[in-house]
Amino acid sequence: MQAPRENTDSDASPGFVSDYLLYLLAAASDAASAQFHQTVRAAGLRVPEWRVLACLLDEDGAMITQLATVALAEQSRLTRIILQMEKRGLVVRRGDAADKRRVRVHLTPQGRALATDLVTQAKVHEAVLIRRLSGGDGARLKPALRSLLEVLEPSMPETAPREMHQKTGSQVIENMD
Amino acid sequence: MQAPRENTDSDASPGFVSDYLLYLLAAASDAASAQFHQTVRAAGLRVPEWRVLACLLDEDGAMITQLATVALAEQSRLTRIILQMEKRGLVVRRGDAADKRRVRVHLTPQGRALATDLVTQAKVHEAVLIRRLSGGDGARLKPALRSLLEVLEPSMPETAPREMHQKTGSQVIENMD
DNA sequence: GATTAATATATGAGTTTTCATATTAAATGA
DNA sequence: TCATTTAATATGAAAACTCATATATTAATC
Repeated sequence: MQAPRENTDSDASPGFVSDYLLYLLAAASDAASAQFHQTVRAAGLRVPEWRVLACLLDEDGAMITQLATVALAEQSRLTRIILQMEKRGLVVRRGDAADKRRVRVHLTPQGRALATDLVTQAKVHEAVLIRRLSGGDGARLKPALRSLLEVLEPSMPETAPREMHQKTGSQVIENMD
Repeated sequence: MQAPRENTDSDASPGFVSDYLLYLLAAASDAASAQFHQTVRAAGLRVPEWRVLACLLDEDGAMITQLATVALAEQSRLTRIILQMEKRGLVVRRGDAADKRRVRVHLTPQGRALATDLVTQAKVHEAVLIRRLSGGDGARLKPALRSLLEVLEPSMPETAPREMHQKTGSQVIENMD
């Protein structure tokens, strides 16, 4: 509360938000996804449904919980989404013999065809997008994002962190409320 | 349909999704935001409400539509969110004298105090996060994201594209459905 | 091996969010 | 100026989403 600039209109001073990492991430994700998500919608799918299909193409028979993680959706939502997808004939749910709590989700031929088609389109879209980025940014972006995810993720047991007996790992980011 | 690898369990082949730019963006945004958004929740705010406050600190008296854009939320949602925030005493809505369709949103002292506090925390959180990124990734990320946004955004009339009379501008990204 | 804890999925219920459209006001243009 | 189009916000109703918790099953502990 110092300079009472009235800021009547057409100011657009840089400000905090437009340079805030979390905003840049969200805005970039939103804007980039909006493009391809139109294609997804046109195929009659909602975004998490598309993610599920892509996921299952990578790993058929995934469990609901895994799919929820990758599709960035909550478990109860995923449960309902999978039920809907089953009704539409895109996937089938099968109980896991070894662990009867689990539900394994498999692509139907129809689901696989749709998934394959969309993944192909996604790859093209991605290539075009990256090509349009000036200079090295296209090349830099993915590694930087992976680096960020590594720092943030609860470090999946894949490439397991052997020999780490003192509980130093997975310390919570300090400075948070 | 060639190698019928049964992929029974514990495979985790790299796959498409985990290297797909749009997934990396969404996952990184989600993971990074999750951290700070806990603080936001603890302050009794939902995410778009926090964005509105931050926004208004940058530009008090913004219109609903502007806020919707920056808060990455739809207009009708923003309308309702602003109404709720007004009830809570965080903002006030004032009609624009010049254009009576517009609603100008202003911070109350209470809203400003909360916004200021959260922005301070956000800056700290951001700094910590960037510092934790290995090597140059911390420095590379923001420019790369800005570059991406530039490519994607409908190029705001700021730094306006004068002399563009043939309708070549704003061509849609090709290769999309 | 009975008891307790943890995991995986499902579901009821309330809240949010979206979609289409209404409403009001300004801009355009004939 | 009057009609037409565009812009800004609001709103009803349907769909989607979240939260807490139920249920079923496996793992752990004693």
